[in-house]
Amino acid sequence: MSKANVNFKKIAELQRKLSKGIVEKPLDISKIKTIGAVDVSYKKDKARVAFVLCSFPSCEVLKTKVVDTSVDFPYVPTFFFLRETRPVLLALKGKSFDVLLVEGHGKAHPRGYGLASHIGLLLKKPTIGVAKKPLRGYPESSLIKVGKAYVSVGNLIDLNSAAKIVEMVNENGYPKPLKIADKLSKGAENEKT
DNA sequence: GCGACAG
DNA sequence: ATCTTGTCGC
Repeated sequence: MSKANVNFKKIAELQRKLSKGIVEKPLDISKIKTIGAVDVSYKKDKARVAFVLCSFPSCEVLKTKVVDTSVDFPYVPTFFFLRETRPVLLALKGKSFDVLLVEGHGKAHPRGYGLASHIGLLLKKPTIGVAKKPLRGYPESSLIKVGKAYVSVGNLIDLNSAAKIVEMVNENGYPKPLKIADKLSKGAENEKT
């Protein structure tokens, strides 16, 4: 896959279509026992993906995984999922969690379909989009700021539940699981289950 | 060159 | 995200 071979117009259409499949509903927080987080770091054309599983709401690290892979697509704003979906799924393979924090937006996207939503639809699991900056042109009321994090619905959750969960694992303005995943993706050497 | 949007 | 010196602010 290369940028030149992609019809962004078509991909944009696909995003609008897939966004209709996002299931937005309250998530029973009292039933959440584990929360996962994924983040990716880059070095030239190589990506290092980190997955972290934490207890909830205590937020103790239960498991971590770091995997290296290649990236085949450049970063294009609002088409971020084309770049990170494969690497992220690779790291999540075989893993389980009650809810997942994804570094990137969910519905807070011009076409209502960011990376967090895509991962959530593919895995059919509750996902929450968490980003450091908002994207221009996101739907009104699709975003809520928790500390320094911009939170939005990925899939199988609603904005209130998502915000509440992020608040519960907040650490100095950003969700702790993602901080750990970020650090691991940049530092750790390799896989560890 | 100008403007500039997730990572 | 990543590349990077010095500088500002708590």
